[in-house]
Amino acid sequence: MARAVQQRTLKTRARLTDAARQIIAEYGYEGLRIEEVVKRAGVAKGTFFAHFHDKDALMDILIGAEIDSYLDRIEVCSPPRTIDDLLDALLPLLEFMSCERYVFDVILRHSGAAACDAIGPIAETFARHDAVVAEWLADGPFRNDVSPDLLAQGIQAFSVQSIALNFCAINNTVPLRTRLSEYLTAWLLPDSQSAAAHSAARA
Amino acid sequence: MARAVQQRTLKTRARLTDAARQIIAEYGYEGLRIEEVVKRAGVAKGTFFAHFHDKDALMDILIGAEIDSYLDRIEVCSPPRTIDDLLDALLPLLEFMSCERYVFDVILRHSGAAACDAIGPIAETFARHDAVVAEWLADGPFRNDVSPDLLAQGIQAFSVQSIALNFCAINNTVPLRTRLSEYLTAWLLPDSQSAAAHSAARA
DNA sequence: ATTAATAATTGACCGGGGTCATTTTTTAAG
DNA sequence: CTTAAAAAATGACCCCGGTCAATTATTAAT
Repeated sequence: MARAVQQRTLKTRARLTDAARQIIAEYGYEGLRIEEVVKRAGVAKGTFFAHFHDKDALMDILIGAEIDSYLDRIEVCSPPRTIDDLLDALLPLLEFMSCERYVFDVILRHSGAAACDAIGPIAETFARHDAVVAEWLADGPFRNDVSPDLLAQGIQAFSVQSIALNFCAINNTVPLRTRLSEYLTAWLLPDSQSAAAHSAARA
Repeated sequence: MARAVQQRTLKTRARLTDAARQIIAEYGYEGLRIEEVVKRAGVAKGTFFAHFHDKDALMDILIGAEIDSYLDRIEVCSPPRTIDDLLDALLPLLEFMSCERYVFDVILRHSGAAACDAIGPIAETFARHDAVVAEWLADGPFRNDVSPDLLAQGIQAFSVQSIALNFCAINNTVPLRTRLSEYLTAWLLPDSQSAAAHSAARA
């Protein structure tokens, strides 16, 4: 029969994640060293790897939790009626995702291209993001010739693309919001766009 | 005055990249170790880092060259008239990009989110991809309410998204081509879409 | 040729992630 | 209690990317 989880286990795990969060607050995600984590937690190095498969797994958990807290705030918004509303809702999350290059890399690695057998925390947040956005888009003022879920997936694709381009020195003259706005208008309002473009061409 | 590049330099560099290509042929990109590269090239470890900034820079060059060879073939295609034509042209490249998780990770790191100060080989290929596809889409049978370049960028975003999702065990029941086809139909043919693609995807 | 300046190479060394045989602690059974 | 099995923790060790002061090779000028 399987034994219950020991109190000790939970305590050690908590000490490790607490230490990690503390280090991140001081040095950023990029600056985290496992040796420093175990030192502050007062355990041996091997103990860390008994609790987390590797460094990435810890990052997955910590960054996933952070993304979740942004999604909590996004979830309670009323469905956006315009692209600008949508951007207002999503941008805080996207800014966190691009707070550090390392963070964005970790997110990319875990978002869909998850090496792990089971789905991890960050991958979960992507699914949740899809669900929240798809809910918004059902019966909204945007195109409805394709499923809301497909639209939500497209929003994710364009969000990631926008962040990636903005990390590049050559492309980051355009603010994230502006770039994403252009993508989302073309994606969510293909009709109104042509009208706008046409009238612009006429003028 | 700046001195000319020594013959020795070119020779050493060639020996290093040759060794690297050989190792990749045997063990894959993931299996490449710098120690093995320098051993086969018959030079010291430090020499490698005098020629390449780091391991990623070598990968950037090798993978970038590979992508370029796919683009060479893509470039000579006649502009696609249908989504299927487009997929036929692009899929070989996308399959290379997803041949190894590690390769896809390297590509993502270098595509736009380039840490490097200057633009690297892989980032160049992304720009080239954009240019080729934008050229195709100008005056094509697809939507023309937005610029061809924006359409090309969207194709890239959806390509990356499709590959990422396909690496995830949970999502890879849908073939890459099928998934991308759905995205591209919605992106490039927002009008015709409504009835056709939706019922097709369900079937 | 000699020499001074520059370029290329070397390999011992370091940092930090990850492993694993061994030891210590906890738990359940007699 | 005692004890045997399971769980948790330990830290010396390995792997491998990356560094750098010292050495060797090349070039240009006299």
